[in-house]
Amino acid sequence: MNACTQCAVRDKAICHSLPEESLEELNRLGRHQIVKKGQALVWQGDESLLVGNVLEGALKLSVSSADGRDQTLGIVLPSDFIGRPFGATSMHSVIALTDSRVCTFSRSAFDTFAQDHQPLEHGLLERTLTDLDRARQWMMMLARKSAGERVAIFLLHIAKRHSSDKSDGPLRFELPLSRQDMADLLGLTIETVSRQITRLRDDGIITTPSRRAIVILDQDALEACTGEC
Amino acid sequence: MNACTQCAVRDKAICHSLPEESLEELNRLGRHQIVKKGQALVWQGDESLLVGNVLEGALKLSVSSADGRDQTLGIVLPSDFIGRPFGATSMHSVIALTDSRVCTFSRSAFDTFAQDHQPLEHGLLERTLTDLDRARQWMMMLARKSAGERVAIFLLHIAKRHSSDKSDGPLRFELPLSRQDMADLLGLTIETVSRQITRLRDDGIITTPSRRAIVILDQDALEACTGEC
DNA sequence: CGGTGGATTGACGGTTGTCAACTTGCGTGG
DNA sequence: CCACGCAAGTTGACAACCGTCAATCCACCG
Repeated sequence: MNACTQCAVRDKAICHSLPEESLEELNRLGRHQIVKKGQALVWQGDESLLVGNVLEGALKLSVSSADGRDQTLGIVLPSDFIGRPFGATSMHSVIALTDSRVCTFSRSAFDTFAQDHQPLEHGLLERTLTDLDRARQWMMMLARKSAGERVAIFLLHIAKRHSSDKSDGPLRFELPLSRQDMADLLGLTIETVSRQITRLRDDGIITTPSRRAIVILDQDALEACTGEC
Repeated sequence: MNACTQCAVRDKAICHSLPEESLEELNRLGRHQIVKKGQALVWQGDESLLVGNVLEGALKLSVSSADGRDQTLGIVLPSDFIGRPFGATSMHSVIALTDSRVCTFSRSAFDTFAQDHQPLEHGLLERTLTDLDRARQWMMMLARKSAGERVAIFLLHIAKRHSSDKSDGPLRFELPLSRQDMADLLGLTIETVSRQITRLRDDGIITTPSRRAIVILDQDALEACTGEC
């Protein structure tokens, strides 16, 4: 197994604060795992059996309600933590948006280890606090933003992370999500998402060279579409 | 100052896991504080300066956006924890819905104390994890539920906590929130909230003996209005 | 008894969801 | 290499829901 010291997310995952010898111990508990696009790692409603770190790829936290509609509660990316420690059931599924690699632990083994290693627990606490802040910011968006604002916010959000950040040229990037994924995330329908993208294209704010690609021609105009958020 | 051993939320706040002698030490750091209805304890955007526990009353976490609309992100009640430890800025204000009593600590003193007392940090972690689950559940509601469903869910939610829980008789309780507060919480307008309550009354599912009072006549029917959630 | 603020009701319009048709892109197999 | 088929995305028509604005009602208080 790969040593934690070689880990792709060595400096950013919650393990980063552990001293070398504890890291080796944790390493023996972990297991690297591939999750193919569309596969679920955790199921909504199941007892929480595993936790872990994302090494590569992107996954969504999602719930599906009785009426058949899905809602994505958040997206997790490399160095993010997955799962619900300390013996609760998982309120949501974790599903791969793209082929992903994760480093997983059995929940019970992780719980025990965390209790014995305060730096890890502290790292998890800080991360959970920022996750909570982020979730609440997202709530604000779902509650109060129009469809146009949501799409603009989302595009800028992705642009910040995925663009090949050259100095000024127009930002270009590939969406890691399908229209359906975007709709589930933004609390809209695919038709509404599609219409908003068309509108941005017609207004000359973006272009869409291919299905999944976006070019931002006028970032200021796009930011104006977010409704000062 | 009141000793923590006499505290109203002794068994439920995050301090409950501390041994007696640590509790005394924490006690010396804390300060009991009254917050009048409408007063803010923490301001959105400010550096996080204080944290604490709710002893009595009800407060809301709220953000106001540039366009002047407020959104309530959650409600905190006795034994809940308030504030953002570990040196971040507060993303939201904390405002009293009713006259409240809180037990506050300076954030920096609390941070230091928590680092030295693992049981407290662990309690805070568990609470933050459940807060995160709750926030995500609320997101689902804001994203996908209709106005009627939101009001029904809210009423049942409050009923569970505030009713004088006699065996079967119709549930009766006082709302701790104004219509505006409810609208801010549910991501609606006061008019829409009002109309939904009128509809429930016309359908014989509830009665409203006074402005703030609600009687649930037909709990099954009300649950049917939530859209299986 | 009037005033004030919260709550209700009504009329109306805009935004978004729904349903359906259509187009586009892409991979597969002949 | 082309043709086909399928899934993803786009577009249009329409309706429902909810927000907006305005008028009114009601409880509470001086």
